Amino acid sequence: MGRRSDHSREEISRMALDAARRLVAEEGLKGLTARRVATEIGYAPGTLYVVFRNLDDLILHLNAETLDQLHATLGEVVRHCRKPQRCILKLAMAYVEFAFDNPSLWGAIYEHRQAEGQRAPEWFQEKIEALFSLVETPLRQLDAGRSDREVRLAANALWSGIHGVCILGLSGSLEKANAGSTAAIAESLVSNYLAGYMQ
Amino acid sequence: MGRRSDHSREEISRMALDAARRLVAEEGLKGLTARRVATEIGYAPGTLYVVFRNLDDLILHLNAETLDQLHATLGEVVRHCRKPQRCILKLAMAYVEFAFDNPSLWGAIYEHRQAEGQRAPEWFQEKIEALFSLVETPLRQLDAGRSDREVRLAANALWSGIHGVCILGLSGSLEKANAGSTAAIAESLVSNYLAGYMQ
DNA sequence: GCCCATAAATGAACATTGTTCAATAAAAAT
DNA sequence: ATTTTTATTGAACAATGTTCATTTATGGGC
Repeated sequence: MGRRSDHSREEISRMALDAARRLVAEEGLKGLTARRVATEIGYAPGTLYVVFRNLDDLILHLNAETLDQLHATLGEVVRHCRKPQRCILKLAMAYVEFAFDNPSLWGAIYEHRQAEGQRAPEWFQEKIEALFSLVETPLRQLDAGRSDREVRLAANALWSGIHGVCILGLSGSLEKANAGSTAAIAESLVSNYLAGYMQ
Repeated sequence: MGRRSDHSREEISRMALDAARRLVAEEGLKGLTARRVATEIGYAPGTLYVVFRNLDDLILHLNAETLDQLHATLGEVVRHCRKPQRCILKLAMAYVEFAFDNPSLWGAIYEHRQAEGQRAPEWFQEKIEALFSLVETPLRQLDAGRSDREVRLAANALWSGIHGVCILGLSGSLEKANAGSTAAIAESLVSNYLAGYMQ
């Protein structure tokens, strides 16, 4: 059959991404297949390839939305705090919370990035950059005497560190009980690092 | 055809793991397929399933060998240093170096772990525990007054942190140039954390 | 109202994948 | 020699991503 329902490309894209998010959230990246997404939105598999270049492209856009959501969440956190040190700690906590609340969606971001050897497109990298700079701002306030280079280095160290804490915390077990100890580890990392940084 | 060559199960297992390691090292986890491994060792696909439960099981054993190799490498590092602080820093550097020298094999360890929802078997977890305790020893020497709980927390924070630094360093780009800045980030993380920890 | 050109959606087809298991061939035992 | 045992096979199955000739509905011109 040919033309049947009248959804624009944007609408189909949106429906597909919503279905994909549900599938990944419930069953992980492994649960995401072209045929399942197509069935969920009431279209044939081939239709997906009109909107997305391929499955990797669909996942990329799904991850982009997750990054946007994460950025919005973390952005809200830094707006509600004064002291830079407290800000950074809250950022770390919020990041851990987000990862534990959306383990599969959060995991899909880096699971997929390393899956294909190539680098992600520019606009995707920028979304990650935007997250990074959320830490740079309070870091700069913390000690105005530091060079941009030093601030970027510190932001990178902190962000990478928290990222790693989440990864190992989540891979350890999927029980909620682990979230608490993971938060404790994250706090240890941030507060000790900052203590050393300011000393 | 039936019985043909006379390799024991152990020999076939060894050949398969060697072939798998080569494939993963050269093309990443995506390059590893049952048929390719079978072809490489001159057996039919079905034979692999006599030795391993399935492909995941084969990858698990491959990762176990990588962990052993990593443990041997890091173990050598801690034997050649006196001051605990220097020890930990060297451990971190050696970890970064290993990750950058064997990006695909190192990546396969956690890429695979999160791929299947379930937890890895006991004997596998123990290999990871063994790596952890490499950091705990010098940490304990650093400040004998700390409780076991505190030491474990610090070891966890440091290890997770370095792990995260490697992940983001490698995902950033596969150029060797990145190894240098990644090492700098790792050093920043460790030295500042330890400074805060001792203060 | 009819017809045609255009665009949209299809779904059968292809190459690969992991995995299984009856069939088979060689070695070991009798 | 003959039988039994066992290791290995490779055809078969279901499911995957992806493509593209075919089909169908729509919108415009008469």
